[in-house]
Amino acid sequence: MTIELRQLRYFVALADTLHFGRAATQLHITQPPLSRQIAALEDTLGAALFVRSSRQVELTAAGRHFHEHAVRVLAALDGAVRSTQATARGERGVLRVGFTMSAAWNVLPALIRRYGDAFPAAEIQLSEVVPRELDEALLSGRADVGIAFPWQRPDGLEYLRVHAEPLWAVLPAGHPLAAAAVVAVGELADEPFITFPAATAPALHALVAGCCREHGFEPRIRLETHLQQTIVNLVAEGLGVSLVPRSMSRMQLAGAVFRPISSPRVIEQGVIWAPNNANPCLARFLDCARAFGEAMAGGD
Amino acid sequence: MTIELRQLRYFVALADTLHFGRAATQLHITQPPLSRQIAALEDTLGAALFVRSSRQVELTAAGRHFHEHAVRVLAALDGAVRSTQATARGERGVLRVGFTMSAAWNVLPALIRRYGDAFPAAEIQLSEVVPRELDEALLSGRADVGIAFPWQRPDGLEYLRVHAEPLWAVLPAGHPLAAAAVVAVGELADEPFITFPAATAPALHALVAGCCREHGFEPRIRLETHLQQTIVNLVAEGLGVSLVPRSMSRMQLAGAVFRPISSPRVIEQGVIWAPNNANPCLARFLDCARAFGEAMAGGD
DNA sequence: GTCATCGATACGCCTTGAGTATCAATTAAA
DNA sequence: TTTAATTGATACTCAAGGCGTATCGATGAC
Repeated sequence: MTIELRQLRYFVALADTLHFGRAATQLHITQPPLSRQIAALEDTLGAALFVRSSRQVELTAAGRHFHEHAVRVLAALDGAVRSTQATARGERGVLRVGFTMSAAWNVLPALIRRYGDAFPAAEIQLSEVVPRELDEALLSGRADVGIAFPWQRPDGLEYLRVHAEPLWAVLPAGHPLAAAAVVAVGELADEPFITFPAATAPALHALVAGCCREHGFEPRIRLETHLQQTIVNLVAEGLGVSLVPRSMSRMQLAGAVFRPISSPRVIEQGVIWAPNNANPCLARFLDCARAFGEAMAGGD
Repeated sequence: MTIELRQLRYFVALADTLHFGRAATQLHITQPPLSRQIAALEDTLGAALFVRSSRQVELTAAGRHFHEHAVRVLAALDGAVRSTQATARGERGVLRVGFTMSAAWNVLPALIRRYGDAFPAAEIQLSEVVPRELDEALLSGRADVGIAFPWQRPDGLEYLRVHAEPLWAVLPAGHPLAAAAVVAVGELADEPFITFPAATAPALHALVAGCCREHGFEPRIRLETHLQQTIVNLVAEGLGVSLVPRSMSRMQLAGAVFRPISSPRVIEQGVIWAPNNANPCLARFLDCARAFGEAMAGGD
């Protein structure tokens, strides 16, 4: 004979009420099956749990001891069921986020905060990767979702735009072109450029380079860094000019001036994932990403 | 639908093997009922626990999570069963021992040590009581067993002799009677006595007084103390004489001399308990007490 | 002494779990 | 490409076991 949960539930009800009739009512059964299950439990344990007289029921020492543990076992199982359901819904678990520093600087903190607030029981594992590694990490399952620019992405990966904004020119404050309301890209042909490295930010690098080529020149690159804040700092020091996402103008750095450009270019950031990834947390994160994207689009 | 332990056991077996056929064999059932029970479990949880293809079975995130907890729940229940059985056998639990200091000085430490060694999982609660309170404590269930002299005990209490030894006289080393191999009790008539208080050691007090009266005198009591070691100390200081259990002679106190007496009196100590006490630890303690009593009788 | 309460027992019904046979899907081998 | 083997799911049947009704026996209360 083996113990069943029914017997534990019946036992706990009886131990709580110490009355077969009332315990049975509480369990939505009649008294005889309760008597039988308790007897079967005692038989399985090989120990008396109750002392019954036809006038009162009380626990034995073994019964008191078993009661403590039975309550804990039932509570543990209940907790396991709840947390498993939460895991299945993606409300808890582990989400591995891969990001490229150049792409994630703007979106990552806000999106992670939103997700973390919505699902505090989910564990987020962030890891910085270079763009070409991101695809492989997502396809192999080493990462669940990436935050990146929409670079040439291989089959088997989905992309969702979360944020988009125009490129603006950033110039030293004393620069002649800073006087104009709009910067004509062609006039930057002779300026030294401070850009993103092609290796770690191919999309942004290609966008800037493409914009220049369209105006008939190849940008003369003096410095490269994948930290956008550093680019602005270097421009403010008078070391060159650059094209950066407009939102960088929030930096309000003395010595750097932001201006829209004559031929608008939009740079976007989004999330990338493998649709066959079964991690339930991914679905919840994508919900957040969609809502975040809509909020950004609406608020822009 | 409610979860049953059968489903947990089946689930753990399947999660361990990741193969319906082998898990079923291991569970001593066939494969179809295993499939059905797992499906029922998933249905109850409202979450998929396995991803099945006809070629391989693997756990989902929720399945891995549930597996951890299911293993713990089953282990907890197993532990609860074992410890409950141990409790029923009296191998663990709480045993409340009441003792009178005058009676327990000799038997208590050895008996408690023997019991504690035999049942290390049992908790022993010692409390000193005066003799008249011991009976009441045992009858009311406030104590499980007492260690005492066999005083007039009320109905409803059982007594088992554990130790018995003769009373010997203890005299100051320079006392004239100390020269004799055996002390005639009648010659102590004029000596000041150091005795046990009648209130806290009625049996011992009555035994000494009765012995004196049989020899035609009432002992002249100079000092009373219920600590037998103190009695010997006071005798060694020359403050009087006393009749004490022979084993006190082990004290080897300079200035005190022990001698057998002309009319031997036996003082015994034993354990007292209420036979309707259902504490399983009591039965094990009484086993120890019996064995201890036989060992003492045999070694004496 | 009678009646009420309460847990145990007897008996019948029916739910449900297990076994057999088989299907459907996938993969390996010919 | 076809065939065979493996594996989990499903259909059907049987039987064990859980539950409900009726009743018993013991214990207290009035």
